[in-house]
Amino acid sequence: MIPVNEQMAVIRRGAAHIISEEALRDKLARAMQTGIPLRIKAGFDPTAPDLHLGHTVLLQKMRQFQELGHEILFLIGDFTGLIGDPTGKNETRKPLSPETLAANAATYRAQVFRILDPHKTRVVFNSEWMGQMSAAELIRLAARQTVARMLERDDFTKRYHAGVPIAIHEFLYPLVQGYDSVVLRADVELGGTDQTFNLLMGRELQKEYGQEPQCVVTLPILEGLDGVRKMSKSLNNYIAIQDPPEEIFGKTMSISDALMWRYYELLSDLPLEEIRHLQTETEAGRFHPMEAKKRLAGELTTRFHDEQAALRARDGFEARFAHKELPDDMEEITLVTSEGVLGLAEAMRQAGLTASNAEGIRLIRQGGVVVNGVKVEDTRMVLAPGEAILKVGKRRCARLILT
RNA sequence: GGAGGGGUUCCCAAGCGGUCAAAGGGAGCAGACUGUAAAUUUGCCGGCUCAGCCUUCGGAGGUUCGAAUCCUCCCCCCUCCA
Repeated sequence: MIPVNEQMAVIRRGAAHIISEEALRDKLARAMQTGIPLRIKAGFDPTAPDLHLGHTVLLQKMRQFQELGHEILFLIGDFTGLIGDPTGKNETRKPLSPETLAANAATYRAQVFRILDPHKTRVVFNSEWMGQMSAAELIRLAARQTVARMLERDDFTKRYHAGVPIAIHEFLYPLVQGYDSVVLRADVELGGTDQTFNLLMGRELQKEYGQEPQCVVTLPILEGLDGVRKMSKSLNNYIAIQDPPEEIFGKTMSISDALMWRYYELLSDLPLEEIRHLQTETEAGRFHPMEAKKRLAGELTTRFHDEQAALRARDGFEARFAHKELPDDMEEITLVTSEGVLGLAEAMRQAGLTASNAEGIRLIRQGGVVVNGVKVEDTRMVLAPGEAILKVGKRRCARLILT
């Protein structure tokens, strides 16, 4: 293990808050003396097995703890997931079946180990202990906190004042999550800043159960591609770690220049000073922002694929968007004409390039459809049997075979 | 149990008998421009056999020539009182 100060420096990078630094330092020092690694806990929702960059902010931090020699407890909240979580904005989630949960958990593992070291990670499910808990025990647990205290949680406060419903069992969430820390005897719990309340609850419950409270390390919430809302699958503003190289590269290129620095800060492995330098140079006009963004896109693509793939993605991106070339591996779709013709709008819809004929017509009207290199002017254009290269907007295209 | 306020197109949010497929904002998409799927700007943004027609405004009925707008019942949410 490296010295406490150096460990602290690693932990501090990118962290939003550490509660508290002194306590963490003490724990680290003790771990060094005794040779017993700290138990680092982080919980994950079992409903979204599609991990994206937002998750990786946390996962990278877990990885760092692993590299510092500590033990990672990767908790899958399958018990809480089983109840179903009606969070604020989203409508009530359907409770997941045990089969679905098991499948999700398997997917999780597969994805998570692209970042974490499987040999240094213990995957645990809170159903292991929560499933055994009796109603009486749950009531005793619930008796340890007050409603007023619960309403202090930012999310609850806002919803309460906005008149948005809060279901009673939502109060159980922080309690169960905190209790998990008790069961796991966690030394540190990691989570997004939106989890602060729940993480602190773990401390309180541990004290109640006569344990030394865990330290809390929160990490910033990553904004999605729109730069406004948090990255999430349901908002469709995410880059999944399983996205193909071109997608990771392209989606990264689509973020705004301003957001790029935020991504650098939270996602890049570059030393902070270098990022600062890159930013200063860019803002001074000595370094091209597009180059800076391509660098970031390349780094992220490399992380989840490899350097070759990243280079290919970059070349493809440049060919396609800078030189406006058509990709060479277009999807080939066979459609059937009726009486020797097929309406263009209809063909686009059938090929899955548009959602409806109306959308197709709209796109033609806006000049966004190109057939065999010629911009289409006529909304009622028809295609004859044969081959047609279709370009719809900047990104959608296909090779149609009409029979 | 009582009183009051709400449920509108992906999200937020106007509308309160015809001029409403429904203001505005966000998200999304397209064109121009460009440094890219940046920024900016213009336009689009329910569906269809598209100068017309059809289906939407929590649900089911009803009044009316005509309803998102009025009435009845039902479902759901919020606040206050008990």
